[in-house]
Amino acid sequence: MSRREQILDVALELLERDGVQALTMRAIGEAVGMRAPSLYKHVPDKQSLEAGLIARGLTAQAQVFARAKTLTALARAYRGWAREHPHLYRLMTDGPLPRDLLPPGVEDAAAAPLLAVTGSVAQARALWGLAHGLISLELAGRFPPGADVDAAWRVGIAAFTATTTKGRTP
Amino acid sequence: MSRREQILDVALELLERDGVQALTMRAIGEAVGMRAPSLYKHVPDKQSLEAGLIARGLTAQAQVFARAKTLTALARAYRGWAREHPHLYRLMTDGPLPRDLLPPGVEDAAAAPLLAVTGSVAQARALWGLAHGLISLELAGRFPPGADVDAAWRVGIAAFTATTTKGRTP
DNA sequence: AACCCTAAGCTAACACCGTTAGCCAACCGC
DNA sequence: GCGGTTGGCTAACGGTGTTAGCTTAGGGTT
Repeated sequence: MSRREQILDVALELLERDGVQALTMRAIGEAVGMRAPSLYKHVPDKQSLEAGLIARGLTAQAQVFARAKTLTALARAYRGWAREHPHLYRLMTDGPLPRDLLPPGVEDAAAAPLLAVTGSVAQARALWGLAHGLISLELAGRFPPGADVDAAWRVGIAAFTATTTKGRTP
Repeated sequence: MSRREQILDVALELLERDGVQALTMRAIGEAVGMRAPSLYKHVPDKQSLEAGLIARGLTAQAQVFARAKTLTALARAYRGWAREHPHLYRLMTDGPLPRDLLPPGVEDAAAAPLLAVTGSVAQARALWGLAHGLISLELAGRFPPGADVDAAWRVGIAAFTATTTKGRTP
């Protein structure tokens, strides 16, 4: 295992455990057993390190989402993944995608299941917007305490299933 | 005009013009004509200053959204406001709402039009999720360049109008 | 075997961030 | 006139990402 991958490993662990504000070059260095400046012998800068984490998240998503064959199952999988990896999910979705730092195809791989489960690109994007919006508001603590988030998901998914499967049911 | 409001004024201008990474205590101080530490004579800390900006954003949203009488008009207004104030919108939606630092009622005021235009709280939250998700992905540059974001909005809104206005049309 | 070059660690330091401590001048009420 | 509050200042602290420059170990070539 290359040193870079080892650094990404401990950075991911650090991020998932303690959140994005704990993802510090010095903290990563300590966890990997070196001083912060030495990290720069293996990683050009922090942005590229974060891009590596984002790439891992996208491929992990692609694997999980591919198992969901229906719109409802995919929505459940999407929410579930985000709740299992809240800090990574936020790192992945806050800020623009560093596409030039990502291995090619990884973005499409994560998006493919959405396309498979809806009828068109526009429908896939709208569903993505719904799912991302709901989970993003949930993770950011924007809903009032005690809000019935499940009900919002049910309503949203119902609206989409009514539309996207119309006339396509076998 | 109190000094605090003046500080909020220039902070808001700074944020909307140069983005959140330019919203620095030193930069605010310079723009308002004093050194950064002197700001603390008028504002307890940066978090409260940001809460002031968020409160302004919420009341501005409440005023604009209240004019939208249909679901479609509200969605258009929501997207339009966010695109006119992208940095403020992101400041308002990234991170949890500092409810204890906000004037009471301002959160509800901004949310009320969503409730008025849908049938239930769950529908309002689902629609909010859709709108927030789409604009958030758009502002973060997550859609591929050249993506037809308008089409995604049309599809999403269509899904919701089909559901929420069912049986309620006059 | 002697040499050199590269890889990979280190410390010191820089510029910037939010924030605190402590000082000082101006102004206001008595 | 005088004391206290208000509102500015500088200096500084601990934190961030990052760079410069040094050192040491290891491997390859002659």
